[in-house]
Amino acid sequence: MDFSGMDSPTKKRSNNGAWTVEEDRKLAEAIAVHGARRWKKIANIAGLSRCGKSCRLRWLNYLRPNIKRGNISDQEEDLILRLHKLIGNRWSLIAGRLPGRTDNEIKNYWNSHLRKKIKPQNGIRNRRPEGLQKPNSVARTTEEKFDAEAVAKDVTTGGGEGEEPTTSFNMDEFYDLSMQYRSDFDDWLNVFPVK
DNA sequence: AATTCACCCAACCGCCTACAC
DNA sequence: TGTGTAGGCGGTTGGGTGAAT
Repeated sequence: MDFSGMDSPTKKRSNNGAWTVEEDRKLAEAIAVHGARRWKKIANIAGLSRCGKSCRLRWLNYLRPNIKRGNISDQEEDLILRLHKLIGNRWSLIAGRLPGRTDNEIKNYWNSHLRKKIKPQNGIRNRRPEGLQKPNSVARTTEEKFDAEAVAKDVTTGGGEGEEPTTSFNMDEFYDLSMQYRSDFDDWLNVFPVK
């Protein structure tokens, strides 16, 4: 049975390995034509022996327009620390407040740089605050959104510890990042021109 | 120069939720 | 309403690379 291009329960990590320039180009072309959705279809159209998930990850973490790589500033680091203190390991939410940064990059940065800086308090590490106990991704229910809003306001006002406010906060913006990179799509197409 | 170690980061895994049928 | 599938997320792994010995 051929499990290429789909999620196989027996799939090994080394199935595909690092993406090649050619694979990136095929994926970029397929997304340019069909949009960044229906990833399984994109994988098939592009003729890639990758699963949809893998294509999505590659796009979000590497190929997407306006990706910033490396050189995380002091301000960004401070915001990561502050957000993590309040909402825990919710990398996608944290990434949403850092334009151009991906959840994977922030997660890696945390694990390799910031975790060392944080001393465990009361023997508890990375514990989610009350109201944000759900382990999976963004808050989706009204209640969760309300709690997340309270947390985000806390962050932007310095966490109530006498710190200076950092940024203004807009709840809709916090959740709606869908248009974030749209304006640079044409520039990006020049990197991976459609045939 | 060769080997070992530590770190970084891209990619994969498994779980969960949303959605279509 | 129940079921299957796709998408999204955090956790984890393993290869590459540079520093230390």
